[in-house]
Amino acid sequence: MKHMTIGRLSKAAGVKVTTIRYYESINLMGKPERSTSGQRLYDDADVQRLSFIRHARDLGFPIDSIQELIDLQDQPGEDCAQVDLIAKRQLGDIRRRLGQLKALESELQNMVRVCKGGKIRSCKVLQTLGE
Amino acid sequence: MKHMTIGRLSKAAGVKVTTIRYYESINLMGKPERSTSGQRLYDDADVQRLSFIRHARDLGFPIDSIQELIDLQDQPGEDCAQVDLIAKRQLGDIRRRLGQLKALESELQNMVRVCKGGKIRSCKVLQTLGE
DNA sequence: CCTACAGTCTACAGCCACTATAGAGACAAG
DNA sequence: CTTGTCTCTATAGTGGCTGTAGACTGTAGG
Repeated sequence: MKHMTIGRLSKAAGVKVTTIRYYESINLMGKPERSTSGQRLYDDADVQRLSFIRHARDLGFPIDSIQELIDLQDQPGEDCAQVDLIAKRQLGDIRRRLGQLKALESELQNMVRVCKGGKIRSCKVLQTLGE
Repeated sequence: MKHMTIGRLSKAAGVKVTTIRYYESINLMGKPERSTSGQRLYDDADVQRLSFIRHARDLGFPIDSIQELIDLQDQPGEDCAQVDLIAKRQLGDIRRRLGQLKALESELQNMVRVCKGGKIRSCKVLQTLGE
């Protein structure tokens, strides 16, 4: 039943071919079956799994966390507290980065706003950076 | 007059010793004088330059842009439009990342909020990621 | 059947901005 | 003189891919 080449999987899940092979090399995706000529063959379950990975990556989850989530998925009877923890950790991480970026934005905005043109000698942007 | 060891420069500018050597290796910092025993020697101008770099890095400027800014600094008679452009490019970059992060934050927040505990089988977080 | 051309294969180097490690030599304080 | 901290070079590793080279495979059109 495995009929999908890596290129089709790539399109189905929205992940580049090279990235899929990379995921295989770090054991995030399992080793697929091969055709007689050695080409990788996938099925719909692989599309599912890869889409899961892509969505998590889009949300900024590091590969390690995604691996944890996948491992947890294989134990459907366990409590989901661990999943919750990983997601909250990620949310905290994103909020920390948001805070940093906002601070950067306002400082940069100030710098740029003060600039009224002129010569580099009297450039406010460069002066601010040099402080 | 050059008397400062790399460790002192490091403290003065708030940049790690190894990072200073890295900056030298990519020509962001020039090659310093050396003592007879081969230790690097710096002066106050180096503290200035390194502080400039650090501040720009803290604001997220990539090394390439910092190099451009430093090159521009050495032409005090030129117009500062180019400086302005680099800063605005950086501001645009930060705003783009801010937008992305905000979107991630709200999606993650939704995911986490929906989770009411329970078993992994029915975990909303994992279900959302799998979509 | 032949030819193009797109897709796939492996293996390895490169990206950014550092960080870590190893092993050796230098210098200041007690 | 010893101890401990600094400094030196060179190299490899980090995360998450991306790019390259060179060879093979599969498919569509003529």
